[in-house]
Amino acid sequence: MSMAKPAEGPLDELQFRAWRAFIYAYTTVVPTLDQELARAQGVSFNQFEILTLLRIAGGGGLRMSDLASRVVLSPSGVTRAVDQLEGKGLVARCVFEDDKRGYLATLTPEGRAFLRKTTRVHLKGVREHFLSHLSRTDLDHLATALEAILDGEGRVLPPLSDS
Amino acid sequence: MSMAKPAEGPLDELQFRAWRAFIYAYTTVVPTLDQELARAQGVSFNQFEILTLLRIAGGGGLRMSDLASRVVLSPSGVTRAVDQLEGKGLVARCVFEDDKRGYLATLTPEGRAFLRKTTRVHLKGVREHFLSHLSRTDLDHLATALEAILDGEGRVLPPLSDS
DNA sequence: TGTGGAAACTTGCGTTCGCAAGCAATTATT
DNA sequence: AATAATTGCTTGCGAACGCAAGTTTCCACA
Repeated sequence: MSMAKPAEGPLDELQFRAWRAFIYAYTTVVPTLDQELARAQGVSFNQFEILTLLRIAGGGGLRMSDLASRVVLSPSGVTRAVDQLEGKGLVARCVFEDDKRGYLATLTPEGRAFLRKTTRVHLKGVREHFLSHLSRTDLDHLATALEAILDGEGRVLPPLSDS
Repeated sequence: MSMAKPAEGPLDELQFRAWRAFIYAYTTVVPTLDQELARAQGVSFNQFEILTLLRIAGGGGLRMSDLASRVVLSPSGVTRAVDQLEGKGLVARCVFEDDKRGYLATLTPEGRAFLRKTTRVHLKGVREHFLSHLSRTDLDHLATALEAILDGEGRVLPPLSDS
């Protein structure tokens, strides 16, 4: 019986193109959107993501640990981000009565209004810097391939919704 | 005559899937590789990228500004990264005689040896966390779509070579 | 019921990075 | 040729983040 060979040498051209495009596409697009968001609205990409997750979650809000598992951020990162959002009055943090170790973050009415306004400029950025370059077929291919990676790495994604 | 509509509302499901998978795939895969590299070899992803670019450039080395345009790093980021690599003895920095404002970074023999060794573990990581989840078709689709983004955003990439 | 261990979150610390300002060398202008 | 504007790089500063340690609360088990 023959073992599957571990593949030792350098990448072939197709592998290299895909890998490199993956790195460069992200680092080209995302920092741009991050800056747009920061300059125009005063929140970071991650803070915006947190607000969005809280809106999706509805009135009940979300625990810090839930946020940490959904956003790409360590627990301490979530703490700081929520601190700031709380400071801006966009989020409220209250003890989770069912487990007093935990905190429940919820959107304030101001946060809800802010998110409504900010989502418009963010989506504009996503369309301009990402979607506009891709055909429907590209989108389908992209989603398929990238989801295969996420699947393979065991990453669980938050439930579907508009971002 | 009708204008192309600017697309105002939320993303449709396909757009959302592709966008979200794009964000999460990167933030799942790349920090993992970065840590592997840092823990096992004591260099960051960006530092490794710089070493690789210098190897490709050959004996002549590369100017700081060339590095900055090829790596995803600000000029000051390049300065710090090269400082560290110089401190480890992997890179040498000398004034660029044709324009004494500039500096030329070159791989030292130690850097070349280090890179040879480190590339092996890095490629192993790329295969394990990225390539192994993708078929040849996926790779092709991925490269096509992501390169369309880079193209659309006007990003110029360094010449092709193995990672 | 009491105690050891785990979990949720926060805080201290070190690292990385970008922006803005500064310095030195080059190029343009007159 | 002298000076202004620009370019290449570095440094100061502040923001963001992860890890490890600490605190509070919960839970399993005796």
